[in-house]
Amino acid sequence: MSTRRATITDVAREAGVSPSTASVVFSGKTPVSDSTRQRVLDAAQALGYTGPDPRAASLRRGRSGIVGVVFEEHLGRAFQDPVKILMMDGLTESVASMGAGLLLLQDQAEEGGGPSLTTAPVDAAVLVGCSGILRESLAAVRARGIPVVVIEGDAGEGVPRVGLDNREAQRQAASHIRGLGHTRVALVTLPVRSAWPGGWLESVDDITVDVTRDRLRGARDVFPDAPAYAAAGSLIDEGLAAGRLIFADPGMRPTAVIAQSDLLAAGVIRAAEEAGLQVPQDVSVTGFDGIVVDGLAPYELTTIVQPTVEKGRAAGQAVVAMLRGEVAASIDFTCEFRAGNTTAPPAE
Amino acid sequence: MSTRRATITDVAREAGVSPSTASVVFSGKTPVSDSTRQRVLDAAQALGYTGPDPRAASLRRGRSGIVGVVFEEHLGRAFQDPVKILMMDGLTESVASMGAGLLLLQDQAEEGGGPSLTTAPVDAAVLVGCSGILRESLAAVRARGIPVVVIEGDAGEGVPRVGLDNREAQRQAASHIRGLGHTRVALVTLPVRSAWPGGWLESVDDITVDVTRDRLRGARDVFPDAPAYAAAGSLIDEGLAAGRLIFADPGMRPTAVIAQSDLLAAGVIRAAEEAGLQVPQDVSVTGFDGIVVDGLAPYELTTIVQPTVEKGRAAGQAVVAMLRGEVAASIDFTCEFRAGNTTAPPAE
DNA sequence: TTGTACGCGTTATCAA
DNA sequence: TTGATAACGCGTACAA
Repeated sequence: MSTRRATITDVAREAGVSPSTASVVFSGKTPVSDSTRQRVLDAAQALGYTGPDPRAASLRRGRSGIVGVVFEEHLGRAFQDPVKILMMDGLTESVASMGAGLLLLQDQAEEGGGPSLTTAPVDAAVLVGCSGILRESLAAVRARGIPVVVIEGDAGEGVPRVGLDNREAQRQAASHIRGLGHTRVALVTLPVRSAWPGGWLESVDDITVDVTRDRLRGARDVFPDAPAYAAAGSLIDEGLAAGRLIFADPGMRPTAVIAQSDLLAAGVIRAAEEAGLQVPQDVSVTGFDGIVVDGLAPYELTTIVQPTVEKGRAAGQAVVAMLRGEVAASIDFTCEFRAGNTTAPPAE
Repeated sequence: MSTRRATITDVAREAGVSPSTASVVFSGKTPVSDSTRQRVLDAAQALGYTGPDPRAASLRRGRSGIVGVVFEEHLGRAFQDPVKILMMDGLTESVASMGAGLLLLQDQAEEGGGPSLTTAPVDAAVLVGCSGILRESLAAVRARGIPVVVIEGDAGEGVPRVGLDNREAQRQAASHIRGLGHTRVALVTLPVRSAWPGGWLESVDDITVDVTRDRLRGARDVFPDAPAYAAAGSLIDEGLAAGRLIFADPGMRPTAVIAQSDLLAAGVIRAAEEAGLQVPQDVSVTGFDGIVVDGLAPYELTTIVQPTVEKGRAAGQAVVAMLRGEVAASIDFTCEFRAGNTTAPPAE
């Protein structure tokens, strides 16, 4: 028994053909006579050869069929966010059409951790958000000519972005609230930076997360003085915690709460129920995302519907285009306001 | 301007050293004098060389630093399951310690889709469940000497498994229910096969999903005649739907419901509330998994706590061991019963 | 339809 | 501390 793995050369020799012929049998790029094919296949079988080595093939082709997806946060956290999941869904789909798969990467200091953008054999990369640390590796990757696309973030010059009209959309929801007659409004925002513990927001300048800042601005365009509680994450329980604080003082109660995500809104609704408030009679609540919140029935959130899946799909298509050598432009998606049964005029 | 990308050979020539020396500067495997290192680095800078090509490196090293994770279901579905997410968490962690990352793969027919186990440059593979289609590619991969581990499934001879004592654990929960005095019990199970639309379960023989079958058997060990509704997925809304059916006929109402997942249990609780039933006074509910169900407060589910993260971690460690050439044994984890406030003796 | 020849970019080994 | 050499395993012009 040889200790070495059989290669296509071995198979070719065994079958009595040239390596290139054997190669073609497996790739199917060129017609091969049935008899030759069979000989090659038999030889492969005999030698226990199970097809070309993907590593060698990818070196030769210059393509690995792998697209890296870089998250700023711990992967476990990222996957708790339905919006990111849906986005991944669209991304998976459009990237699969190219025959590629997704490699999970985390934007992190090395610390002996997993593969980085620079060491992984990726054909392209999709950044989900784009905070500080990444910048260096980003330069290296781009220098290598690897296409990069950013979703909801800014990676600087020449990196196509897939974005959202967060500010306008949130302004629209706020206008809806004002149109109903509300004046005492509280805001519940997404985290202002990674590892944010949650708390009342003092200054907009503290915010390093684009999405949070943009949506906050949209709300403040309409309600400049509305107090804002920044949650530690987009979770129902975080919204619940925020809601408890907001509804704690009966004298100060707002008549409407604008949340930056549907999950936060769901938590706020639950807090309102806890406090003996009826939604929407006593307090109106709006969300953001337009996802299906498992278990929220019978409420139908008044919210902003964003095209989550499409965002991922667009990023994938941009990547595919760039791999073809085309130039991909940034693309901005538009949200759509959807009235549900969680908003109403304030009680007199 | 040359249209070609600079290689390490170019850098070496520019720096006046041999390619191997230049290589060592980047890999750090061998000490290099400071002056030489600097010359190489300068040359790299001048040529716009940003480090070794991962594809070539992986061919040479025989390692890509990529571990494939294969799901039986659509990836979007898999990511909706908190148990899988947590498992991925543990897997990511242990695999990162080796400097590897995860490539998302789907157990599917080719259909021009993403990369398969056979075409992706993976060093190892982790199967999450193991149904039919995979088998063929599995053989090819194993023939190539790539380590494979299965979580909650059976991939046949010689493939180490990471499992759970599903049947015993579920039996324990059922015994708890019986110990409280319940006799009219309904079961809500996980899907019995992929693309299962949900419905009452006729025969245990219909079940192709190991987890579902094992847990069902555990419950039936105690309540042999309990009717079982098999949900379409592990979702709160699915539990809600099941609960509505179960509580529909006031005359037939069970006093306890044993659900195969916490999410299903959460839905059942909501259905009970809808039907005007108090939990646990009017109906007891048990779950399975021991995850934190976002928004379920103030309930604390009586449930079976399974070591989700550890399962993933163990799979990763098995993979790491196998890559070192060691033999990894199957490992079975044990669940732990946890009493919450959703079970109580039946009302008289 | 098949074979020849070569390069993809790196790194391990060993000798200097 | 540095350099020469030889793979790693494959795909693809191009010629036959």
